[in-house]
Amino acid sequence: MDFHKKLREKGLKATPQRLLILNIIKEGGHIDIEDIYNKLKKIIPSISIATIYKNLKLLVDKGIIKDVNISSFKQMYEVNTKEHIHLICKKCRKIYDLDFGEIDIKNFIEKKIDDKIDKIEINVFFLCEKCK
Amino acid sequence: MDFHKKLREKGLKATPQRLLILNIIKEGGHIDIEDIYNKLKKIIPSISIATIYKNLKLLVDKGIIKDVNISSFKQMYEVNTKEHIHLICKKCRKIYDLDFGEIDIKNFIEKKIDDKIDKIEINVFFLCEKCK
DNA sequence: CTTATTGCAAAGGTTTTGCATCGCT
DNA sequence: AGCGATGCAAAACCTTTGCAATAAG
Repeated sequence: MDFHKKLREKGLKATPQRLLILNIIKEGGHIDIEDIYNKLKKIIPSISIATIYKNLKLLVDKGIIKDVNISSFKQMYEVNTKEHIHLICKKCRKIYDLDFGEIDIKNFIEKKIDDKIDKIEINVFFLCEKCK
Repeated sequence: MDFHKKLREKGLKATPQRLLILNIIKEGGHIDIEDIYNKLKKIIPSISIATIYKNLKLLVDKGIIKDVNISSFKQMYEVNTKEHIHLICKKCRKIYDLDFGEIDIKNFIEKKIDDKIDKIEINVFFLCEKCK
């Protein structure tokens, strides 16, 4: 995952702030603005929250990251990889990713609605093994 | 859909404000706070936005309404009926509901993850007939 | 060197809170 | 009559904006 290259391909400058934001999101898996800001402040204490807001919006627009919307959670971000399902434990609130490849759900729904799907968001709430 | 009864069953008072909020959400299908406020102001000009915030939170807690989270949309609300899929036209942004009954998707995913699902949110982005 | 990006501070918007009053049951 | 709900105004919180200074390419 060469973020520097990815940014340049989209015509964006690869600033330290941007690269750090991307790495923090990647490490966090699913992370919200506040957590990104707190982690970044430890590395660049002068970082401005405005820089983070601006970058998150820009990175979503350029398709480098995705925003994650799950009811009862704050807005979160994830690095844009393959489409996947979010499995959310209703008890510990940990979020697990499950690849679409493993389950051909997009295809399944396309057949059902007899139309082409552009994008699909699936959030499944369950009780994870640890919490059982 | 007797909202008065539903509220009393949950131990809530059936105030005019509350009943109107519920009816506005029902009519709107999927509606955000701002739109609820504007519609309500025409009926009760003295309505306070705080009342709406308090009620929406309460009604979600009590399971009378559901919050709808779709990326790039504002937080919206809908009356809690059956579980369903949201089909969202990427062009006109109209939201269509599709019953789970019609497509046995919950079952499909439960089999795939070999576990029981509590709740599932599915948002599908497509191009509706009118926009084609 | 040029132009995008950053950090700051202020503005703008949204949501919550506390409290006195009101009204459903 | 009692207690929950409302409306108000202030506070708290969150996000955006404009701009001068900075740094990436």
